[in-house]
Amino acid sequence: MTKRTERRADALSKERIVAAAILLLDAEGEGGLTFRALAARLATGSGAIYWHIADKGDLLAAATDSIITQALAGVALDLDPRQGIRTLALRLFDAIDAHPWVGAQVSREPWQPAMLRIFEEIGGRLMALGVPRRAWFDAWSVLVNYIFGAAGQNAANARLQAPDTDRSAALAAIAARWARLDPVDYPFLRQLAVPLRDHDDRDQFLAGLDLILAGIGTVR
Amino acid sequence: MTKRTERRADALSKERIVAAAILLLDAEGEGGLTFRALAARLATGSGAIYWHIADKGDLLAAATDSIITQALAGVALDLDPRQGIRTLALRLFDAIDAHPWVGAQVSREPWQPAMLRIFEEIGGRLMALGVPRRAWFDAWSVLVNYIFGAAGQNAANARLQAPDTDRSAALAAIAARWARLDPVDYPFLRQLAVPLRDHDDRDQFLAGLDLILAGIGTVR
DNA sequence: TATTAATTGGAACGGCGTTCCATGAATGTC
DNA sequence: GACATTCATGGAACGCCGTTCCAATTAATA
Repeated sequence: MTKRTERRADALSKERIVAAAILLLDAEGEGGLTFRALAARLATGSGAIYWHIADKGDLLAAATDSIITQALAGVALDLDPRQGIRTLALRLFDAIDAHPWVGAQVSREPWQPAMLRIFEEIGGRLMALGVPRRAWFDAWSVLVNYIFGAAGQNAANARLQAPDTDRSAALAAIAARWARLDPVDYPFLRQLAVPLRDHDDRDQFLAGLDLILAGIGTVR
Repeated sequence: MTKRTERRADALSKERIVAAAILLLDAEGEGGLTFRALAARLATGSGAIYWHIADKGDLLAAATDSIITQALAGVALDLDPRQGIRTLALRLFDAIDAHPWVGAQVSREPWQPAMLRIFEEIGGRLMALGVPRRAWFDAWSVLVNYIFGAAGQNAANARLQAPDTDRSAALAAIAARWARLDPVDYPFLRQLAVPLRDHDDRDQFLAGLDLILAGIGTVR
């Protein structure tokens, strides 16, 4: 079973198909990935693609795995465990922000190898933090849920907007609506209008993570 | 502009269409909602449905809003603000668990009226808890992200499994795999196998929420 | 060289969301 | 009461999707 020589100059392979799929997903969004568009981009037919991948779910899983793996590749994670968790979380957040379609996919494949590595990296740092053993599962689970949940919702928000519209303008519009809410029915949300308008998604994600880490720190 | 009399004994209306859509979604999952199936169930044609709703997105949004609104209807929320947040969060978790397709939808309509009410209810309790004003936005955002993120991922996990398979058996299988991981590469996850197998999703969701509330409590 | 197995690419299938339109029932006008 | 108009219906048709099928082509093997 020796290595096969190429059949075309640019032979098809799962890797090349996945790479083309990622380009398509990034350029056109989730709806842009079709087998016809993919076949056109690869200058082949849809049947040839099916020789290398099982179905569209397989393709999306491979594309997601590729992004997640890249996002974590070659990271020299911080020595301080708390900072290490922040770095890891931020890498995932940025990766999902850059490829919003990943946000919808990650939750569909929680037991992939790349996910296992992330789970372990987080857990290892919890141990290093001195979290008591009985709290390991709770602490791990709240972190994982927050990181992927918040990153996923951030991506969903990004996907809502037309690709060319201005994010800060859209945010300002929502903030303006909140500022005009009935003060009797919505005393709190009115107060939130200004910070909503001015916030940065990354900083906000980290602020939430820090609150969770503070909560984990209270367990003794 | 008087109330129109019915044209059929069981006149179509957005409400009836949405109710039928929810039945279909619950029975068959997200893929089960098609205009043909819906038209058959309502004994009409697809064109008639489009007279009442704009498109499939509109239908899913209305169905989601209906579930969320029901989940919160007539709740006498606790007097204790911390317990109030837990009750609210658990209601949302249970609603999304009972209708997993909602999990994928909520993040697509974060500015709907039902969502605004939830946001305000959470915020009001943060104020009652005595959280300092400068921490309001951070505390609110971490709670909202966690509640919807974790509930959504729980629902995604539920959607992964064939409708008839046993949840605890699937969980035990994953736990068994974790227990067999290389102790050098995965020292933490190996330890998590047992709690993963034995955990209850609702309890775990609440444990995470409590850690976050503890973290919010550290802000003075 | 002859045979076999690995790949390719495009045609075809059934199902989807959506649009179009002919039909009919209720309402408003005289 | 007759007629025009608006509201509502339901089914046919369109274009696109994921997927399957298969004849044709190329590399590997005997």
